[in-house]
Amino acid sequence: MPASKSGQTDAYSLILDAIDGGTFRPGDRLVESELAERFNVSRTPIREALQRLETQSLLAREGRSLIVASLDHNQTSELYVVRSELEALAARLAARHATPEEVRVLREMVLTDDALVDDPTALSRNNRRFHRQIHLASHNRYLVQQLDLVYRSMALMARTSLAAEGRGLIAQAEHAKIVDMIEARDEAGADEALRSHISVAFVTRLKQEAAQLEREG
Amino acid sequence: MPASKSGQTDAYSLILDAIDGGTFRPGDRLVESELAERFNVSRTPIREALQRLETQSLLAREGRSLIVASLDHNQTSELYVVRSELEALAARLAARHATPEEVRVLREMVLTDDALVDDPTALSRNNRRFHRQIHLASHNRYLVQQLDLVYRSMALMARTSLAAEGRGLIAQAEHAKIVDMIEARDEAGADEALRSHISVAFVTRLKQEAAQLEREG
DNA sequence: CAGTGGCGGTCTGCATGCATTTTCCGGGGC
DNA sequence: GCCCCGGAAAATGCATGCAGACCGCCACTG
Repeated sequence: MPASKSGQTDAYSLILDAIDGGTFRPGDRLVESELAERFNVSRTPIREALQRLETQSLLAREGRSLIVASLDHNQTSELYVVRSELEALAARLAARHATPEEVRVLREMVLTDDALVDDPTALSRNNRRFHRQIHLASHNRYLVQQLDLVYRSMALMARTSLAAEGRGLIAQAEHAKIVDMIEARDEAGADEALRSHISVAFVTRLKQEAAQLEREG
Repeated sequence: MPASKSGQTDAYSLILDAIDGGTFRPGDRLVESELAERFNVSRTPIREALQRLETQSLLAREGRSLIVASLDHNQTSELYVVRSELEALAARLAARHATPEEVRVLREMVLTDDALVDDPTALSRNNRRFHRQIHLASHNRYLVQQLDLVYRSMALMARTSLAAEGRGLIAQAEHAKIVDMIEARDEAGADEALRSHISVAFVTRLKQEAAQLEREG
């Protein structure tokens, strides 16, 4: 029987979401026939999806089969270096090119988040939206594309509880500062504000990793 | 009959090379059955290859079928902005992390090219190798991957005779300067040298585009 | 004469069968 | 007790059949 219902998204998105949502964890082996059964399609679309994900380095080959890629500590650092640079560029370009309407949307996102400091899940989702809005405000399609890739790879990093205590409030202040700089058309300031924001996020992640290692042994 | 001989590379590389080599030009429509026949495989591997290329934005959808993506002037500019930033980052990291052996390889590449100033094709090939060597010397796998993507997209830019007259010699000097900076561990200097190198290359391309537009009417 | 409806061809997308290869497991030998 | 080898099961990779959608063309009608 064909794929059945209507709201059916394609296999690619399904697998991507499963990785993103933690259903498939780094190191897991993905077997075509299993996925085909799970998502109720034939192996063909699954194969295509897997190859696309492999192209983006979200999956890696181990022997002949595919596993969810994982990032060791070094790769995580490398990823943050690149992310930092690209996000800073996006901020700089946003300060130069954002329309007043885009700035206003950013501003409102920050205000909305003020009401959510106690809801880590919602904050995390909004955080991603906030950053994406900055990317778009750069008006550089290539940059947006590259940053998409970065964010996807970030899903592979060792999973950490997404909001360390207190991070919410601090991040809020950082976000507000970023919007200020963009609104003021201060390119260097926006660049710096974003770099420092990412840096704090990286430090937070490292601390969480360290704590996790301790728990595990 | 199966794919026949031995030296057979996969469909993905075949199509990629064809785009890179100009056999398929931006705007060309790629029909699965045609490609299957041309490369003497079935439609399945072709389909997979096409989807992978689409994921990298080397192909775009037009209605239901796939065409080779093309970059308008704006996109070209956007691409150069990102490229500039990433290459500069690579140079900075190379200045920090390159091993003496890697520096030596870079140095030798520049010297070798001195003998080739009259062979644009060879120069162009070596140019790409030179830059890739810098990327690798950054010792940042993510950066290497992102830059790979950038270089692939560059194949989509309006085709220009790859070496404008005189560009060979100038580029040689620029390359030498870059290596100097990396060898001296001067991160800011390497960053700046690479930015300026890319900038000159971009200017050259713009001039060629302008000349071409004039020729065409 | 113009507009519309139907019809054929073509291409994409998915399913499935088949061959090849790898991997895993067990038994036997050293 | 450990290692090596052989066979079976499973998983990948490719080919091909089939259904559905879209495009263009032509005829038919108002």
